[in-house]
Amino acid sequence: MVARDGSCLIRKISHYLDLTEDEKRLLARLEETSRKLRRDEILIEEDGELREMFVVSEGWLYTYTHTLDGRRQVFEVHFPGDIVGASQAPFERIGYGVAAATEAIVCPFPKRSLNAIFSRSPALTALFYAFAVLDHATILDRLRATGRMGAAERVLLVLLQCLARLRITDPDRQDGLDMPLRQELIGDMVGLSNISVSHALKELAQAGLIERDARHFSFPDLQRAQTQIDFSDRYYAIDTSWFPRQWEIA
Amino acid sequence: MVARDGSCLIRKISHYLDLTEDEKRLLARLEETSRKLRRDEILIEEDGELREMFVVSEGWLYTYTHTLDGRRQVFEVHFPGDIVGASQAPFERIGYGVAAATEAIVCPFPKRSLNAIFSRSPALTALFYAFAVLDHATILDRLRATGRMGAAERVLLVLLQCLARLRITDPDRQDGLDMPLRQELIGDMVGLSNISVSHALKELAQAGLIERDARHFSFPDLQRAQTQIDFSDRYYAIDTSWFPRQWEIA
DNA sequence: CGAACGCTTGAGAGGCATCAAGAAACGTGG
DNA sequence: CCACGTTTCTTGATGCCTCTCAAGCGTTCG
Repeated sequence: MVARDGSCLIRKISHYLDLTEDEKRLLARLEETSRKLRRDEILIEEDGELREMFVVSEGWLYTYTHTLDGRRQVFEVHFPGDIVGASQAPFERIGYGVAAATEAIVCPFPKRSLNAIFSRSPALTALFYAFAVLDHATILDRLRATGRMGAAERVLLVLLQCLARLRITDPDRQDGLDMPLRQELIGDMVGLSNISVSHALKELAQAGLIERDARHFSFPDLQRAQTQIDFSDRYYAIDTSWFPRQWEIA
Repeated sequence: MVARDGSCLIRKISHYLDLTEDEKRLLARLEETSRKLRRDEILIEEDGELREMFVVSEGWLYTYTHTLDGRRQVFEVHFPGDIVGASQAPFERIGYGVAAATEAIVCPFPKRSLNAIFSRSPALTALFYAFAVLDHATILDRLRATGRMGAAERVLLVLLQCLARLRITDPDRQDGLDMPLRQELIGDMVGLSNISVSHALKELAQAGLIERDARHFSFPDLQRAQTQIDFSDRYYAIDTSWFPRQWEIA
């Protein structure tokens, strides 16, 4: 059981919304049990059924699929506070695999717990919807980069997206991050080989857009890096003013 | 005013859900006014605000964005019965442009009309959520193709996605479609130039995967075409069994 | 019928993939 | 704390795929 104060889920949500006690209870119920994952351990098989969903408590996970000829595409990276499977709730079969990018701890919960939230908290329903839209926008940005940008720009996008997402649950964070993702995985996010990623990182460093020290990446001029690829931080501000606080009865 | 019986929106939704009279009324309200669009006319500017949303009544639209160096990425194609802007509801700024791919008729409605639906019909809320997830899956499929597949396979995906979507509102449709999209636009959906699209279509025809007659495309062996790129029709069946029919009050 | 538009075809260039080998980092066990 | 094996990253050589540029062809519509 994860201590309620330490919950990344509640921390992430509180960044956008003042929670009622009832809502906190509903959310805490999602993190009652936990499971440890080794690095590279598969949490959901690619062709598996989706019986339960997971709150990410520690570590990074990723959603992926393979093509027929064995190449891999990585769709999303899941950070602490994310709910894995939320965007597949309407379907029995997910069609994508989920695995641990680092050692990780996840909290499994049954689908119906999410239903309980959907039917009791309009504000959380709206927020989860907003999260889904944000994740969607992240994918669109990556599609644009994959389809229409060069290798260096694509890699830079991945780095900036990770940083932007980490800042939600860790607002004091400076302009740097420890990147636990292998270069091969970064490449699989934007349609590149591991070799091109290595090359792109070298290029970005030479251009002064990033600085590297082992696993640690920092941005000497974050503004310039963002401008370079027309990046916008979609996570930071959500317009919550339209959120309903309670249902109307027809 | 579009006749209620002729509404593509209601036809699309009825494919998944039995609507109550109240729900039909709520939906009909979205199509009270209409506006005609010329081909290539811009409906929403790329940097514009999102004040209203639109039901597509006739014709095809598309959502797009540009990169700094002037290249274009097309994200979604909107068919009759779709709601343009639904997936951007939570945000003031959309960041993407919307334009008409063919002559088209759209029905504008204010954001708050959608809110009225969200707060009064749990089933429609769930369905719109499911639609958003489907659109998301469509994008993921295209990201996978763009990142990890060759030109011919990417173009084939676009064709199959269009066919699958058209079948929702037109179940009698055979294995063919009239494709009004320019090759340049098809290319912009999967990161190709118009020239590569032309080349890919020739290749697909030679491989016997498609047949062409001017604008009309057909699939002599749809099954084989789908297997070729590991395509799955995500639109056809949605699991609606979990949809709530009314809200619980906390 | 003519002009505009979109599609096709060809030639050459560039970017990224693949293959291969070496270097660095990491982890494990002594 | 060091030695060794494994994993990950880097660097180089070669080839293929898709891009760009350019010209010709076909269709459509005024």
